[in-house]
Amino acid sequence: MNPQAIKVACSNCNLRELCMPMGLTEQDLNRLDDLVAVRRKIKRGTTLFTNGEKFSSLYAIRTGFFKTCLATEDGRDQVTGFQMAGEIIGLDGIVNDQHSCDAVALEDAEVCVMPFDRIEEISREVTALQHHVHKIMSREIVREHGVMLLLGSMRAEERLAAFLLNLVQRLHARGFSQSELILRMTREEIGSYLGLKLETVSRTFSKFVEDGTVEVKQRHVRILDTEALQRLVTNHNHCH
Amino acid sequence: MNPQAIKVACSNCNLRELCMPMGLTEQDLNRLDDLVAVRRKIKRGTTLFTNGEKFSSLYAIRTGFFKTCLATEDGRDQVTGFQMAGEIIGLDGIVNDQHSCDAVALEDAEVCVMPFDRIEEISREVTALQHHVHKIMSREIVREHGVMLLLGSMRAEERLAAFLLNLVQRLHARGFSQSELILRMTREEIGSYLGLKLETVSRTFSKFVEDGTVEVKQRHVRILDTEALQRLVTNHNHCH
DNA sequence: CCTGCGTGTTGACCCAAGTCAAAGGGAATA
DNA sequence: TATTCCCTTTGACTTGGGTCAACACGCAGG
Repeated sequence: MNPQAIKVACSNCNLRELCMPMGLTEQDLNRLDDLVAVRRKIKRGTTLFTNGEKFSSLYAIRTGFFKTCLATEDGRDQVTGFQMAGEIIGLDGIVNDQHSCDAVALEDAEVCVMPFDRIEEISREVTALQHHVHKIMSREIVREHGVMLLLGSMRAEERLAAFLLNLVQRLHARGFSQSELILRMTREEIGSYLGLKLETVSRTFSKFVEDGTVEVKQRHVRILDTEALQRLVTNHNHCH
Repeated sequence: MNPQAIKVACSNCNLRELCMPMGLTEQDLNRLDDLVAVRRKIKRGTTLFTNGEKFSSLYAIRTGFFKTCLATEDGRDQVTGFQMAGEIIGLDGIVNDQHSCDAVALEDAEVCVMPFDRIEEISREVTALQHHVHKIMSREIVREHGVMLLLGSMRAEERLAAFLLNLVQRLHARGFSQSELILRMTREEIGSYLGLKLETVSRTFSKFVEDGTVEVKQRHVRILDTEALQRLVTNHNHCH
């Protein structure tokens, strides 16, 4: 397959506003088109990169859905995040020049491969890109702070509520419904991300259904009462 | 107070190898001396920056010890990290141009103030600095992955063991003992970081003492059996 | 010196979530 | 259409850590 054949300019990508800096000159935009070396398709269930693999590029997700996870020596793994179109993946690899987690496609996906040395090169010239890269990394740090708060201080219901709200919010920003979503991951993967066992995730879903907060049919979820979920997340002073 | 009076060159700072890139030319080193605008002293118990405050600089810790924490609306807070000399603090502020957590000095401290626009400016010229900044941010992301693993899948003993090992390892890299350390934080702050209540932290310390793994006298801790702690952390397949 | 307060320890009890086990449901393949 | 495999749900029981409460320690201030 000829890489050029599937190479498409960032400057007219419909995800531009999600993964590129805003307000660029024509000239800078052209410069940025050199960022993406090539696109790559990832089949569901396969990895984009794995722990220990040499780091060379960041990836912008064009379509599809990923999880990143840390495999522990005893076989289990911790899901560290779920990523969707427009998000950047691979930042963990920069420190040690090798990836420190696995990125697994949860559905067939396509990513834009952005060689990191090229990112560094261009961002020396295009200030907006430089700043954008810094923001993306900082955003990831802040996101993880939020996950730490969730894992460190929330109860099961609060965690699942926060998880669902976060997912719909991100999907909504991509033009999808504010209240309906299809989970691309299993209960076990949700549990791993939230620090819960899959049975607890399942039970908590059932509780939400009982309460009339959500409708669940397998992986299809419809949120009936967003405020109820928000109340769970914010009022984690659960009585006293 | 005249800022110049306390301004000292990075190029002959004894923490250089901790917070600066390595292998620079004489010329680049001079350039880097412009990074630090000024130093700032922080009294124990006061904040370097707080949630919501305008972001303008990163801080390199020269002396002292900090915690960063996320305050929740209901009064409690999640400690997201403990930072010591040579570490960089404030990365959370880049995304939204305002800090998203509090940085509190746990003992009298001094930091080098590095205006972020100046960092960006210089790193456009000095490639080594550019790369260094990226590595620092990536390192923070990877560190947080580790915390997520800890919070998501470890039991109390495993968490405390991992915490102690991480602390001595960092202290050792700074020339302190591999086996002795003084905790700068309360049991409650440790608990907040590890997702445990202070009573559980205290009990777990007591258990380690019973087992002969550590000696604890208030905040002074001596590790007697490093391997035992390591076994706890790695073998979290605790029997089956 | 005593007093008070922040910090730390310990005990008794309880509950949210984990564990183990069984069974149901969908979707893909033969 | 039947078979299989995975995912999911639900029930019964257990347990690690949370909660509440009492008390001990050490330091700072009067």
